[in-house]
Amino acid sequence: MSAKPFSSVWTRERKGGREQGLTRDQIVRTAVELLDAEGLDALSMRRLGARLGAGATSLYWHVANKDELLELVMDEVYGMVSVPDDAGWRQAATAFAYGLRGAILEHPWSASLIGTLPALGPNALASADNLMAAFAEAGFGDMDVDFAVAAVVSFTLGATVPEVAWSRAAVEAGTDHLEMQQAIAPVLEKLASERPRLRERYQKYVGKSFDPAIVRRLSFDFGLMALLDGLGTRLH
Amino acid sequence: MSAKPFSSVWTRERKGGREQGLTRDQIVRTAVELLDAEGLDALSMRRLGARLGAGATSLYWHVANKDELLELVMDEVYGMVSVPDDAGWRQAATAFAYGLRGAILEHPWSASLIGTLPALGPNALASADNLMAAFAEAGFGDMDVDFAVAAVVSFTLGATVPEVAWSRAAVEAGTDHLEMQQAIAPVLEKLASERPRLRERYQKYVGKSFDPAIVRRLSFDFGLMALLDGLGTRLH
DNA sequence: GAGTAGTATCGAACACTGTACGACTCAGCC
DNA sequence: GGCTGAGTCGTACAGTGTTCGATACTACTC
Repeated sequence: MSAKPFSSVWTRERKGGREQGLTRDQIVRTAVELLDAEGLDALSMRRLGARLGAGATSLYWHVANKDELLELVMDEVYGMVSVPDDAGWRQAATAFAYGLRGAILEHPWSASLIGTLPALGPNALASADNLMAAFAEAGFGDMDVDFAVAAVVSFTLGATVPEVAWSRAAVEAGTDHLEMQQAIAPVLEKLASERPRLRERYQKYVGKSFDPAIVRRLSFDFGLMALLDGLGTRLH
Repeated sequence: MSAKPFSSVWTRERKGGREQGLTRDQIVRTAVELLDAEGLDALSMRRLGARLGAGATSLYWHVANKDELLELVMDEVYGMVSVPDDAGWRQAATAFAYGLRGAILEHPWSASLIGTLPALGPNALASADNLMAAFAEAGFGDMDVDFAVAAVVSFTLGATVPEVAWSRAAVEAGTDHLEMQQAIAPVLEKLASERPRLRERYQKYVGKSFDPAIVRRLSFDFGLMALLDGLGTRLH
């Protein structure tokens, strides 16, 4: 039984010191750079240290372990989404959803971390708070504010995270989406005898050269609008 | 530039052979057992081999690499959700959503994999196909079927994946949710001066000893019903 | 100025990881 | 008997996160 209470960067008291040389902020910034440039697998303490001109183990003075570092970089992503004030709940939610989606797509490594680390950094909390303010203002009930915001966040994450998995696979393979379609075709063919509908739907796309990025965006918009409509009916 | 085309267990031709001794199915089954028992970090090729009474490198005959193994176990999770036939689109979607949520919650390690691997295993495709059938039958338009199904999947994943991150943190810490609330309190207090609403909302929960699992389920149901309502208005 | 406490950095070492490679056994077939 | 391919495995390599103790440098007290 591992009985260490519950620990996160955010629940620890931060070490206050001279703040010269290496800085936690600087470490986090450089980590984000490294992640953006080379992806999640490329982030090791040794490589990050090297990029900072420091030894790997020096980082452990500023950060308890790698998980804490990841919590920090993750909150950096949440910090990139902004919610407009005084704009109405629908517009606030739309801006938030597109903002979060954009932030994750721009930093694809973040998709792999969402299922791993709970999000309770200041930026994540601030965004949620802003969105809740808009919903409360609009007249949503006490519990409904929490639930509605959770629904918007859920849909956005759930739409974006697997999207990243796909586009990363494509990028790593270095193939464009047409080659990818061809690579996937045999997989579908194998199932086609039992599931004719699957092949049928697939061939709807295969001829035309739709840009899958655009299709995904359409799909995102469709789902988001539907969700917001459904939330709207709960306003009264 | 890494120019290897695009590869996945599902796009490779499977090695056909004698199928004695170790089996791919057996490997996958045992991997799921190990994951369920000890979590994602505990799954190493060496440990999995040991549990099978085999050498670690023997596994590489049946599986190209660890990622492929993870694709296989992931599809096993998708295989646990069933969609009823002839039940109406709403009921089908609800059953699917609760089924997928249940499967992920029962196998929490799967949450960490969703953002990493694209889901194109037979089980994942079959579930999606079933759901699309129900939506098509109900009269959703051509593109709308795809979009609506994607929305339901998105919401379900997005609601469940972060949920797992929370409950895992609680389990690993070995603390119940009351202790967890106390651990988080100082984090909120630090932001409270700038964000009074945050503290206020938090204190709504802190007194009563709500079971967070029940609250999350309520939240899930609220969001799902709202989304389905919104989709319903697009039927005509 | 000397001494000391705390901040910060680092090298070496430990126990692991995924996996490439080559050697090996063994069943089935000519 | 000889051959082929399936299947298994030990060894080795390059890398990982993290612990520990030694070391430096700064700021402050006596």
